[in-house]
Amino acid sequence: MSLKHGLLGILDCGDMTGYELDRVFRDSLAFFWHAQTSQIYRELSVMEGLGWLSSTIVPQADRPNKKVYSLTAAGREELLRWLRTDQTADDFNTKNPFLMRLFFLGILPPEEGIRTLSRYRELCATALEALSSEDSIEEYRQFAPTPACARYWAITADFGKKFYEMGIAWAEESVGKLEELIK
Amino acid sequence: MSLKHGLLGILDCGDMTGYELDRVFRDSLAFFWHAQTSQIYRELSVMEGLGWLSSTIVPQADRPNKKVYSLTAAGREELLRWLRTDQTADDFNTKNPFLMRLFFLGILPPEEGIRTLSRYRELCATALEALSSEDSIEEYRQFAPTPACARYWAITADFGKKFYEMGIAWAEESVGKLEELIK
DNA sequence: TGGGTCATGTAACCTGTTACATGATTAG
DNA sequence: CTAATCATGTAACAGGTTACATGACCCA
Repeated sequence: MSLKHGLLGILDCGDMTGYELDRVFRDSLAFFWHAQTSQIYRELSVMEGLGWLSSTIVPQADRPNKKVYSLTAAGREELLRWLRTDQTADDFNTKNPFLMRLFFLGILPPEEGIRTLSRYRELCATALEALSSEDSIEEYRQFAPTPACARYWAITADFGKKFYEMGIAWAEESVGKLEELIK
Repeated sequence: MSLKHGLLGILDCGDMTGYELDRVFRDSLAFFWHAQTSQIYRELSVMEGLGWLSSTIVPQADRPNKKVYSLTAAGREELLRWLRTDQTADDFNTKNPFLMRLFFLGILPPEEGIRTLSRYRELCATALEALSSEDSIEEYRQFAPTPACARYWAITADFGKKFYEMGIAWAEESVGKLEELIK
């Protein structure tokens, strides 16, 4: 149920089109939630059917018309209900395809493991740079409906940074271990 | 496609029943992959249909009969194919429901944020202990088909430990930041 | 003239979750 | 006596992915 609630949360910062919501996910939430464009549009129409959102079509010259969504009272209530619900069980419901593959990589020759971990290191480094030099969450501070919201955005981004730093250190250390075995 | 391949990977260590595969997921892979019992049974029969697995029913006195699955040649080929495939895109396809909720928690009073982060800290501490004092991956070393496999298991577990340690440090720091705002 | 951005979607499919059903044995 | 473990599943649903479709405008 998380994408729907993520969309509610963003719409609480102001009315938006599906296209703009998609950009928010790509630009600033991607490090903890990858959403497909098609899914965003689908969820939005489901949510409108549930009465959580209302929409207005805004005609534009030069560009395709926009369908702007707004939170309804029921939508805001649902957002608050979700935020207040204990989600302990869901919070640790992880699925990490990278670790799943790595777990079995001993079946292949050690060079494969070194390659996989080195590439992971690179990906972490790139992601860390993107999160730090941003474009991303810090710049969105201006859109925060309250200063408290911006504070949580920073805490979330901080998790991302620490996560990538940890990933880099772990990958380097692990590559080291595997290289020793080849010698 | 990861659960199917995870099951292939485990079955490469030896024949097993759905029930035993379920226990392996619960006991030692849970920190990177939570699988439902019902899904495991369903995927196993799909995989048998694909020709990746074969099964034998082993009658037991005193206990319900067992259905023991084995990798077929086609199944092992699929496992190798999957391991050799570049999965860069999938590796960073994250979905973190905890961060999704936290991101919007500024809407609620700060006490809620402190409670949420403190509980997260506790969950990390519990998970870290479980991973360290284990029961889990280290003890499974004996089941590794090759020593290389056990090495990757340890590298994966090390990721888990570092992840939880990072989570604890981050949660403590963040609670500190939020507490300052209340005073 | 070719690729990028703006803008919105549908259809089919795959993956994951929840709730339920059954029934024997064993340990506290 | 009651809860846990052993053991296997089905049905319905929710959530996520992939592939495709359309079409105008703008910049190099």
